This record gives sequence, C-alpha cells and structure tokens, in this order.
Amino acid sequence: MSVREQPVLEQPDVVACCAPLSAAVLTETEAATLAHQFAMLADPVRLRLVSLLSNAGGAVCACDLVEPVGKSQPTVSHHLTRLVAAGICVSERRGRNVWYAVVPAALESLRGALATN
Amino acid sequence: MSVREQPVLEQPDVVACCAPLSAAVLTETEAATLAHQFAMLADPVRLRLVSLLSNAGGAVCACDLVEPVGKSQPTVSHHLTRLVAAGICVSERRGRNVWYAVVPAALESLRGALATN
DNA sequence: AGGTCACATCGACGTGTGTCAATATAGGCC
DNA sequence: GGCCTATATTGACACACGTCGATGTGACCT
Repeated sequence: MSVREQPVLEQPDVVACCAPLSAAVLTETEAATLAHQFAMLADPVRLRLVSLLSNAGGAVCACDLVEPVGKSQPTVSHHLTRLVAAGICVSERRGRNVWYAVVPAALESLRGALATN
Repeated sequence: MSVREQPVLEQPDVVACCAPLSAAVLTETEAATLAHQFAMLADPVRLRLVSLLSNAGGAVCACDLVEPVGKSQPTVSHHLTRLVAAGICVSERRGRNVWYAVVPAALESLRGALATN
C-alpha cells in the first residue's frame, strides 16, 4: 500500500461549481462546462481511477494505478492528466513518483448538479 | 406552454442502479455501465434537454424542445432517443406528438454514485 | 557524469459520436 | 383515400477520443 502519511494533498480553494439541472434551464455555456465535467466521468478507466483514489482515502502513487486499471502506462498517465486538468484530481511530485488524490469537492459539485428539486 | 395536466409520465418501476465510486473499487463492468450513464450527460444538448424537462416539472412535447436547444429536429430527436434508451427519460406518444419526461430516480441513482464517503 | 527508474509527451491508428439534409413512418383531418 | 403535420430513421461527413509503441524529461543513486 502506498497511502501517504498525510491524508490528502492540498486541495484547491475553490472548485468551479456547476449550475444545477433543476434550478433553471441551463444556458449554452453552463451546459458546455457541465458536459465537459461529466465527460471526464464518461470513461471506464477514469472512473476506476477515481474509484481507486476515492477508496484509498488519500493520495496514491501513480505507480500503483497502472496495474489495477489494466491499461498501458501512457494511457493511464493520459487519463490522470485529464482528471487533473478538469479539477477532479490533484497531483504532487514526490521524488521520482507522482501522487494523485481525488478532490471530493469536485465530485460533490457534480453531485449537486444532479439534485432533483 | 405544453405541460401536461397529469404531472409526469409513468415512471419505470426499477432503475438500473449504479455502484458508488467510494464504497469499493469499481469492477470493469460496473465502470463500463456507469461510464455509459455519465456519457449521456456529457453532451451540452442532452444536458439542456434534461434541464428543460426537469424544470418543466412534468412532460413536455417534443415540438417544444427543438427551438430552445437550437439544433435541427433530427439532432434533437436523436438525443432524446438516446436519453430514453439510457433510462434517463421516458417518452409517450399522444396523437401526433411525443411527450418526454425526465426520470428523477435515474438522476438520483447517478447522484448516489458520486457520493463521497 | 553516467545509469536507471518513473512519469509525461508525441505520433499514429481505429473507433465512436454529433451534426445535418434527405427521406421514411405514424397519426390526425377533410 | 389524400393531404398535412410531427417525429424517427438513414446516410454521410467531420471531429474528438481512447489506445499503444516509441521517445522525451525529470529525479535519484553511485
């Protein structure tokens, strides 16, 4: 197991919040950003990565993510990069390794967008 | 306005529930089905359709969905068909028109998958 | 410095998907 | 039946994306 002694990486201060589906009809730009967020969860490999990170309860070394996912190292790296770019994960270099952690607030934000009034 | 007098179309009895991200690491098949669900929300047009239906508080005629979305009629029809196939919406023919409504339980199921423990 | 390990980037390929014009199908109306 | 309206389907196109092998880049070690 490669869970870090400190529980999580520093989380971003603010998370780009998503307009809820049910409060008012989404504008074109709101829909575009929300769609982009959901698109990050629309891939099995990324979902499993988020699941792995979420279950670890903290940061996980990238080296421990390749094998469980069953894809090549470049593919996993590519998906992790996209998750970070979308604000769903954060990364931190520690020596030769890079540690990844999920941003709970980002998932919570998407969760809020799905709320049914 | 074309909201139906009866509030909603008959909803499906069971909604294919999605395994939560945080309870245990997703299996390959769980991740695939969840990804497929999120993929339905990964398009701006579909998001706006769901938002329109969700805000209407009931069923909406397809004829009232084309113009607000700003896409061609075949495109809107295509997206509505996909939403129904994914179980996120239901449809019902009423004369010449087809009425669509969102399935709140489906969104709630996806919402549950995003729960952070 | 040289070597090795860990991760990211590049280039290329195949596949899926959003989009529309054109056409088909279903249903009401005269 | 014949016509019109509303929705679905088809075919075709462009574009984005997932995937991998090969290569690049950064960091530790001796």
